[in-house]
Amino acid sequence: MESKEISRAVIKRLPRYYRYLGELLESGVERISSNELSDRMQVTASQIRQDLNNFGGFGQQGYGYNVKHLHAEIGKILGLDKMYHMIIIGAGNLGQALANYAQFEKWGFKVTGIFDVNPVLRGVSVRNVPIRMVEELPEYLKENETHIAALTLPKEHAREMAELVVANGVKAIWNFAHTDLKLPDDVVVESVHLSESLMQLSYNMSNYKKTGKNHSKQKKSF
Amino acid sequence: MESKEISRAVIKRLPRYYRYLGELLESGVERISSNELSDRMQVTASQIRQDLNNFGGFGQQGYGYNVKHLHAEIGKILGLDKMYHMIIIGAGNLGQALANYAQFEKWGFKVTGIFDVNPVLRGVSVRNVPIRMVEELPEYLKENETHIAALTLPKEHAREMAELVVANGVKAIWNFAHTDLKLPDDVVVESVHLSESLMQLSYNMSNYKKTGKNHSKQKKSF
DNA sequence: TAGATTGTTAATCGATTAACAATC
DNA sequence: TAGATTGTTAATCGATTAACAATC
Repeated sequence: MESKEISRAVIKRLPRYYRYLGELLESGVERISSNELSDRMQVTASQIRQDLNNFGGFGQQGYGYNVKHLHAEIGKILGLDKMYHMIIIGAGNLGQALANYAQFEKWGFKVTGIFDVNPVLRGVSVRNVPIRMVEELPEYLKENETHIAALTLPKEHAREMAELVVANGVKAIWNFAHTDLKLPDDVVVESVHLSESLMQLSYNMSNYKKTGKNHSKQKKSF
Repeated sequence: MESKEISRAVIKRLPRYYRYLGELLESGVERISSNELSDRMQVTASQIRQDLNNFGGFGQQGYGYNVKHLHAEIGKILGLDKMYHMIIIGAGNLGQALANYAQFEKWGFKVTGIFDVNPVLRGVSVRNVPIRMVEELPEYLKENETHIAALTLPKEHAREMAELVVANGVKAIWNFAHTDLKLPDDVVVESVHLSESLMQLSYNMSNYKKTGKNHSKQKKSF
């Protein structure tokens, strides 16, 4: 079961498959071929089949893929069939944006705590989760099983907070601070660097002007 | 000048180089070799040299790279030497988080307008930029040069708003909505899909448990 | 059965790493 | 000059695409 290494490139595409399949499911489509999906998603049919086969034969010759089944299977691969408890450290706009994003819970990520250093925020609630002070964090973590910590705070404090939650048993960090974290090998880290995304956009703007080639795009536009 | 195609993989790494060089600059380091940088960034020295050489010889044999010069050059490549006007459509927590992020201006991205549909927000200001109603958007765009539109609104309205701003001359979209946009070829699009990032994290959590291999990481931890 | 479409192997393409001559 | 380190070519590795036999 756990033999062949799955490449990171494949994993990066799974959430997008999941999203498209979810939409197909909602619009009542029952089955889809790699070719049809290829058209919609602007990736090759070959890649779709290759990607999916990393995890086993989800399709059926002559028929295609059952949308509902495939959607569920990809969900499982991504771990969306589990429920994770997530705390948010930094209750600024970004932290509150995450706390307010109801969809996360649908995918199995429940915001169970929000922390900040600003005493003005003490007791304020976001979607029924009260904002607590970071001093309470170690104790909180001892009493409440916590799987993920989202760091939505200035980069100056990111490292320290990461180390604190890791010292208290958290094994996954969703990092929004503008810095790279070095953490023990049993801690998984996923970073969202907004500034890097914006710089990418900026590069593509200049580059399109210079070359007339738009590298920000999937194959065709409309 | 515009001969050789630069691969997307290279471009994706540039903002990270830029960040590290900025930090070195701040801490007063004058020169750095690809080997030293390799150690800090956990990428191979070979890749660093290969990447930089796509844009011309920034280094000097026997010396290495001048930090200040290299930082400035990468900045230019990324278009950070220009000033762009950015509007934000959707003044929820995420939109306000972007509007409040002062650093963007340092890199040449100035928030010049914020728009929402909620009349309660009319006239509220974020960092001295008043929130306007989306009805005013077409007129606003006619009068105010706007380079980038950030879409921080529910996916149901993303497409419509994207088309509206594009119809009014905007050539770059920073998309935070949970959907793919299909726009004309002269419009560059950069998307930030937070849910996909979270699913990646989730995958890596399950995967580490199963295999003991942490694919979320650069080479070594600490 | 015949037609459709997958699963999978082989071919191609692209990106990374290694190695070393050029040169400061 | 000798030592260091780049720029660049060649080798390796990995990911994508093409092709087609297997099979529903």
